[in-house]
Parts: sequence; structure tokens; C-alpha cells
Amino acid sequence: MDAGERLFLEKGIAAASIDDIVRAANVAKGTFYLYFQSKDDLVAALRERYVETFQRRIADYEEAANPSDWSQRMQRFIEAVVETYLGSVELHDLLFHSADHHPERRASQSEEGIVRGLADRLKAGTEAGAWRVEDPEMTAILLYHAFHGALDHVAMTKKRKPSTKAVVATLRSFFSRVVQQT
Amino acid sequence: MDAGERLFLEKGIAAASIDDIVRAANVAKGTFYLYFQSKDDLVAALRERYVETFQRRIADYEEAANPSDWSQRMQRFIEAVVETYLGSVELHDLLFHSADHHPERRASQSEEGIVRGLADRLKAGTEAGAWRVEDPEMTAILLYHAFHGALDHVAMTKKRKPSTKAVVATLRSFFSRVVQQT
Amino acid sequence: MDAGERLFLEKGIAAASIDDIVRAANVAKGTFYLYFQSKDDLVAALRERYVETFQRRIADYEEAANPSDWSQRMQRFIEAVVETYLGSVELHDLLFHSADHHPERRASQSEEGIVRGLADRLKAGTEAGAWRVEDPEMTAILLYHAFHGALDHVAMTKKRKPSTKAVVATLRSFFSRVVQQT
Amino acid sequence: MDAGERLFLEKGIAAASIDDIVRAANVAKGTFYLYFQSKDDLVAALRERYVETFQRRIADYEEAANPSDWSQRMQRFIEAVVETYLGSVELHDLLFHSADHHPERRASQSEEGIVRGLADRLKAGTEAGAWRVEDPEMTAILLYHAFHGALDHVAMTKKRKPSTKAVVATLRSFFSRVVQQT
DNA sequence: AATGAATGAGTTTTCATTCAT
DNA sequence: TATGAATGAAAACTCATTCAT
Repeated sequence: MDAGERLFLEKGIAAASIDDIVRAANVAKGTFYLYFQSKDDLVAALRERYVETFQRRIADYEEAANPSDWSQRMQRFIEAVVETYLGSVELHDLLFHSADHHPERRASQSEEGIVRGLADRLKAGTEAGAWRVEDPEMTAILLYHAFHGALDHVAMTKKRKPSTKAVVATLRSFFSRVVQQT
Repeated sequence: MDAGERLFLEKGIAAASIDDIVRAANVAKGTFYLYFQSKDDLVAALRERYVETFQRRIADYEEAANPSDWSQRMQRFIEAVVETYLGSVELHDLLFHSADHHPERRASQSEEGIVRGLADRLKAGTEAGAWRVEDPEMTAILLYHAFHGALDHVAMTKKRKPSTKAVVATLRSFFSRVVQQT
Repeated sequence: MDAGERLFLEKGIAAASIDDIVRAANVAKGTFYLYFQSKDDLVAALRERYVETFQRRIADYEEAANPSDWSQRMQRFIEAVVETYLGSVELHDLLFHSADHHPERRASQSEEGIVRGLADRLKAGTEAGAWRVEDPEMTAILLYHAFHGALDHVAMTKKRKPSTKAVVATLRSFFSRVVQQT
Repeated sequence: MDAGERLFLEKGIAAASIDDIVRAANVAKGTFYLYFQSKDDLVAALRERYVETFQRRIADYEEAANPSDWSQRMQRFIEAVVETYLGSVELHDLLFHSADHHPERRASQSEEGIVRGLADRLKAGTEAGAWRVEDPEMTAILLYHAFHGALDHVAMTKKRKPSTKAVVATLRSFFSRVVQQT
């Protein structure tokens, strides 16, 4: 899986052959097929691993926050997302946005989970009076993609890449305006 | 090009062979290579055509608005984006987000152009006192991806798909909050 | 061996993998190679087992007949062949007629044994004045294949399959004509 | 097709790879797949070609006989079968008896055609009073397989191979006895 | 005696691209 | 300008066999 992930990142999924992967992993071709039914199966396994790792990291981060301090919780959430994404946007995009256009499968589990989590938080915060959000589901979608796109952009920036702190601040401010936080 | 576009949408770029395309177009294989250097070249041509069509449509829409009425201009802009995207997200994603992950090429021309245009408008609107945006470039990026993601989501929704009007209203409201329009 | 025989019959020799066989037999791959040198070796073992079983059954049947009553002996012989073949034509064809065409090995031991036995009987019967056969070797070959083909045909017949008795009668009558039995 | 036929005869169907075939035919691998969908498809094409050739040769032979002289017609028929089979038993067995045991497909078209033809002749001859055959269908099957097996045997005989003439005479005599020709 | 993970040579098949007509 | 037969490199996948445990 590590060899596959590395090669997929380097050359793209289509361009990395099973041959390349097993050579990099120092195993025989048959060994690959002992553990994965096909190349697609490996991609699926990598997707699963990505989602698990990602969600564990977000959870770890948020844990430390005071559950009733919504401002702090969102701060932590945004920090978690930024830190985690910046280290893995390439992989995320590779696994969830490239591949061969399977309309049905698109808008993948990974995103769904995060978006749903975000919507839940927005609703809870509204009920707690921390802010005012009329359509939490749609807002979650808009925020998710805004953040994702921005982090994609930052990750792609070669020179004068802004600091993590600056990115967090920018997203925090964007978030505040969107939820009309007082 | 039409045959290619149709088949790419149906089966994905990798899965649609030149053979399929020329058969659909009712020409011989050689004829294809008379007009395109390679399969990639066709994809590039489709990308170019997409960008042109897209930008012409946005411009057409906005033209009718009163240049000094920023509220109306943004309304028109959002309407244009929604109308145009809803009819072509699939194609857009196919051409600009799938394919073989060429990190360099990513964050494509298409997006850059629109994001730059949006940033310019945000800046001008701020200068005209229509709203207040501190970091127009970053805000443009955030807005662009928020909109794009939301439209992607809507396009993918199978049942109870919201009306264009409702989508425009949602995005308009999101926009207002983000730019702290008074 | 049983698992192999069953799977070979179900899927064909080439299509049944060692993996399938050991899984069906509930043993490990290594265990297979403890008892058989190769897949071919298993096929050879099945062939041997088939010939032994077949010839024992024929012998058992004929034993009960009066050795000097040729008419009865042939009746018993034909009964034995019909009974035995009808239960195993598929296996017989699988083991002796499919496989990878090794011209040398063809016209296999199994057939040779039976044909020789038949020729001997024809000769003995002629000497005993029971019938008149000029070229016993050739006649044995002709009879063997006639019987084998007919039984193959019957075994393959799906609906309105004739009874064993009817088949025996048909073959008996064919035999009589061929040996010009009076 | 010629290269395939030659190699299949030499090494067996399974052992002859597409690679071998295209090398022998002096064409590229792709060319093979331009004309045949798969290896099986080539085998099917060879089967078809075999049946056509075979039946044309039988028909050519019989044509010369006097239609009302049944003795002569059968003589011609047997001559045709012997001549034709002796030159192609190996190929016939390869195409129709080896392969991967497809119970349903067995007892192939080739045989069916010939057996049916033979049954028709037996019936017509009986009606014309040339001989007496009670069950023409079954007799045809028995005769077909007797002949086929005998010719197989002759073709396989390495030393002291009997002459075509001798084989024809043997089969002719066998036939006479079976149909109780007077 | 039994196991089963690992092997890798070998096979079929695909398809973008070329080029003589 | 158009054709389409021919190409062949490259890819995915299979499976009989081995051998350290």
C-alpha cells in the first residue's frame, strides 16, 4: 500500500503500473494479487485508509477543546482541518477526485462524512446561540468546499506559501462571517 | 470534438477509445489524426472550447446589468455561474479534475480566469463602498470553491433537486454574509 | 483425488486450479504436492484409478456367465460395458480424450486393454464356432468405437433417454449382425 | 488461420500461444485481434472451416455415383470418408474432441451433420430394398463411431499402416454385415 | 506430515498511433 | 483530404510450484 501510494502520487494512478508497484515494494507480482483483487481494489483500500487516518486526526484535535465553548471548538476544528489537509491534499485529490469519472461513486464517503459532521456542529452551535445559520446542510457544503479549495490552492503555492497560522486565521475569519458570529 | 465529448462523459476519458470516437463521428481513424495530434490533444481542445464557451456566457449575462449597481451585478454574476455550471459541471469536472493528475497543470486555466475575475470584482466593489473585503484574492478562491462545490452537489442530487432560483438565492445569501454587505 | 475428479468434471481440467482442488479437499496447497508431483500427475493417477475400476467391474460381471455359452458371455459383456460406461462416460472422455493432445499418449491404455480383451473373445468365439469373424483385431476396434460412441450419445441425451435395457438390446443386435451370429 | 492450425496440431491448443501464432504468421499481435476476438474465436473459425471442407469433399466424391445403385453409393461414401478422414483425423480430433470439455457443446455440429446424412442414406436404402436396417438413427451413430475410431486407429498406426484400399474394403465389409446387405 | 505465503514466468488482451494507398 | 489495415509496446492478471516454518 505504501509503495502504491507513493507511486500514485508521483506518476498518477493510471501511469503507475502494477509492475512498478511490486518492484517498488520488493515483492512479486503474484503477491500483489494475493492481497488485492485488482488495481482498483488497491485504490479503494488506500481510500479507506485515508478516511480513517483523516477522521482520527480531526477527532484527536477537537478532543482537547471545551465542549461548550463553540468559538474554541471551531478554532480547533479549523486547525485540525488545515493541519491535516495541508499534509495530504495531494493524496486526497488523487484518491477522491481523479480516477476514472464514476459519476455515481463521486462525492465520496470521505467528503460526506466531513460535511455531515460540519453540518451537525453548525446546527448545535445555532441551537446553543453561538451563531445563526439558516440552512446548516447547504452551509456545510459551501464551507467544506471553500476550505478544501483554499487549502488546495495553498498546497499548490510554490513560493511565498502562507504559514499555517495565517491560513487558519483566514479561514476562521471567513467562517465567522458566514455564520454571522457575534 | 462533439463525439469525443459525448463519449468521454459517458465512459470516462480513459475508457473511451479513439476507435469509439471515430466510429461515433463516422470518420476513419486516420482522419482523427489529421485534426488532432493525439488523444490528449483532443482533451486539450475540449478544455479550450469549454473555457471559451463558459466565459462568453458569463460575460453575456453580466452585460445587461447596471455597472455601478454592485448588488445587481453580483446577482447577475451568480445567476450566470449557476445557470452555466448546472449545465456543465460534469463536463467541467471531467476536463479539469479527472485525467492523469498532472500537479503542474492542476488549478487550471479555467479556474484561474474565473477566480481572477471574481477577485477583481470584489476589489472594485470594496473600493466603491458596496461591501468590505479584506483579502480579495483569498476570498475569491474561497467563494469560487464554495460555489463550485455546492453546484457540484446540486448537479449530483438525483431527487428533490432544488430549483435554479433557490440555488441562486442560497448562494446570494452566502455571498452577502461573506462580503459583509450592508 | 475425489475433489480433483469432481472439479475436473465440473469445470474441465484446465479451468480447475490446484487452488480450487485443495480448497475443496480441505487441505493446504503444500499437502497436494506431498502426494502428487504435479497437476498432470493427479490426472495420471485418476486415469489409472479409472482403468482399474472399469476393468474390475467388467470382470465381475462376466464372471457369473457360463464360460462355454458364448451368447450368454457376450450378453454379460455388453451389459457390463453399458452399465459401467453409462455411469462414467463423462469422466472417461475427460481423462482420455480431452487434455492437451499428446499424439503419442492418445489411443490410451484404457482403450487398448478393452479392445484387446474384446479381440480375444472374438477369436475364441470364432474358434468355438459361436460366430464367424475374419479380422478380430479390426472388428474389435470397430465394435469398441461403435459402442463407445453410442453410449456417449445416450449419456448426452437429455430427454427421452432410452433405458439401459433398450440400449443393451440395440448393441446386442448390432453385435450379432457384425459377427454374423447364427 | 493456417499458422494457428499448424501450431495447434504441433503443440496442442492450450500450449500454442497467440504469441507463437502471430510469430509464425509473420504479423503483429494486434493484427490477430483485428480478425479474431480471442483464441477461442480462432478455434471456432477453424472448426467451421473444417466442417465446410469436409462436407464439400464428401459431396464431391459421392456425386459421381449412380443414385439408384446403393451398393455403389455406399462404396463411394465409404471411400470419401476414408480418404478425407485419413488426411485430417488429427485435426478433427484436435478441433472436436480436445478443447476444454464443454459438455453442452460436445457431439458437435460436424458429427451431427454426418450422422444425420448417414441415417438418411440408410433409411432411403432400406426403402429402396437395398438392405434392411431397423433403427437407422442408432445404426448411423454406431457406424459413424465405428468408422471414426477405426480410422483414428489407422492414422495412429506407425508401421505396417494398411493401404487406403484395404481400409475401405474392411469398412465396406463391416457395413455390409451391419445392414444385412444381401 | 502439513501448512500457506510467496513466487514470477507466461498469457491474453488493449489501443494509441502510423502510413501506404 | 480521407482511409483503415497493421502495428507492437505495455498492461493486467493467473496459477503451478516452492519452501521456510
